[in-house]
Amino acid sequence: MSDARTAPEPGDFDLQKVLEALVDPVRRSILAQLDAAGEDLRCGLVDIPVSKSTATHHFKVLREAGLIRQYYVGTARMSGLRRAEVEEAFPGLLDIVIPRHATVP
Amino acid sequence: MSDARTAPEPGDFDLQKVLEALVDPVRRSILAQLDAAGEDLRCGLVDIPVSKSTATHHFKVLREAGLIRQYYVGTARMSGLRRAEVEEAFPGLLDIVIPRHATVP
DNA sequence: CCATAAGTACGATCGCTGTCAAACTACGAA
DNA sequence: TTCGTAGTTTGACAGCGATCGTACTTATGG
Repeated sequence: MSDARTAPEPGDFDLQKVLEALVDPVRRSILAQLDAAGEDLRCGLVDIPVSKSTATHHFKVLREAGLIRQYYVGTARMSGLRRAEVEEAFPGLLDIVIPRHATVP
Repeated sequence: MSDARTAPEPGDFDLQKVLEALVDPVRRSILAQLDAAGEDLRCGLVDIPVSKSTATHHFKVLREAGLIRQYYVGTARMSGLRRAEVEEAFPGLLDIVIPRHATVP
């Protein structure tokens, strides 16, 4: 289920998995960056202080929780926030969990 | 800080601590039961499948995250959901995280 | 005053998860 | 074809957190 190349099926969110995904600050940072970008990003363009393999792990957790979608473009792995789907399943959650107004001067 | 007998200071919620508190199903169950009760409960009246010492631990985590208040009445330790404060800090979060339509037996 | 009840504190255990390095695969360019 | 880039897989390891039993504290009731 939820193969590396497929986006997760919409609608079947598991609250437990979602919370487990959100509890890690690195993963919330990924979500925040995807959100701020406004478009899908290559993994490599997301700035997180961990190794490549750890990054792969975090993206996998987010994908399996249904929070992001992923697909390949050549050798690049694109990731995008599933904002609408998440918002529908858990209204308000993203606003709580993602630091958006953090206008760092 | 946040002594065993005092309720946590209002307003200073730490998102990380809140999420860590919410990620455990036992703790979400506690919140759900406090919410359903509509009034403060003795620890002993909250039904969770763990030992007394583990229960104490869970209540402590919830209190330090600011999600519940606790105080003594004789030897009984009363706990109550800080619904208003949590709702103000994280609008919608409790509705997402607490199974309310689930008629918990 | 003593016994019981309600929680707390303290170690100890144990599984899970975040982490990394190294080896591997897949694609694109030269 | 060969090389380099992008990401995955696979093990291994370390630390954290959920759990428990036992001992302790404190208040209520007889």
